[in-house]
Amino acid sequence: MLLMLDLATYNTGEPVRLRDVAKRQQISEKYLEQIISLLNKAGFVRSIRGPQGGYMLKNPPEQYTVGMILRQTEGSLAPVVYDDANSNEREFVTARIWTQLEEAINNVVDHITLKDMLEWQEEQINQYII
Amino acid sequence: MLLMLDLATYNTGEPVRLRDVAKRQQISEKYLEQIISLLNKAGFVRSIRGPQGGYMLKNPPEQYTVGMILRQTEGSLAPVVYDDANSNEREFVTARIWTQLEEAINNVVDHITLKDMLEWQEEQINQYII
DNA sequence: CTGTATTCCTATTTGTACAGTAGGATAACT
DNA sequence: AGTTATCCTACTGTACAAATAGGAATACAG
Repeated sequence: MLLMLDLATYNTGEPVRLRDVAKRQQISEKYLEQIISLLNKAGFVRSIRGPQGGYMLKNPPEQYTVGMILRQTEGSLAPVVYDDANSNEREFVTARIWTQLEEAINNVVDHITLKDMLEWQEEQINQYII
Repeated sequence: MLLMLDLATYNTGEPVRLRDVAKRQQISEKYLEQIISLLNKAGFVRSIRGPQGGYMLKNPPEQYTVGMILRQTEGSLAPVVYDDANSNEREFVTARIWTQLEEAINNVVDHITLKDMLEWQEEQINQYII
């Protein structure tokens, strides 16, 4: 999440190196490699190898929802993965709760875009200027 | 959760033994002991020791929300525990997302009561009669 | 065409929260 | 007194995300 927000923040047309993201977000570069690999395979970013390489968002920030990103990087967003093989009388009632929760969660994350987050970041910075 | 639902289902005025709950819900009795201990300390159930002992709901099922129960048995319901000590510029934006998620989750679980779950259980049983 | 910077790939380790196990102490009913 | 159940606390197992590690592949720059 912080990775994509960082790419959105530095979305100037020039590729962004993971080393720089790692430094800014205080996350290990090696760990970022694994996250971005998922985002790359999902087609969310464009990668450029070699010197002056790095990553860029493929689309403008308003086209990425938090849900899209989290589903790639964290798998399903359900608090409990509902396993149909185990669907029996006993779990029917709890399954209904998990479904409602999943809907509520998706409803939140699918309505927040990277652009929203950029704006929040702006607000926060303005706070300090006062 | 299944434990409280079981107590609600067999809420006849007679105490319910953990051994029976364990058999019905296919959960180890020893594990149930630890869960019910939390619910007991929270004042949700009444315990009766010795032969013919067991547990009973202290209040009628409509007075227990899923949220109340889960908060006792699973701690905070937030997907990420927001640590004020780590609250810095970097995490401000993500914290805002977690807050929205937490609100959405609470809104779901605080509006489902054990009574609702009992009714769902009924519906499910009726399904098979047709 | 060679050196270097960067992404790319895969295997391993670590941390941690939840689930489950274990053994015995305490209380109360018959 | 003996049995049945709760009560208490410590330990073990497990699954998953977070993090680490080492090196292969690619492409730019000189």
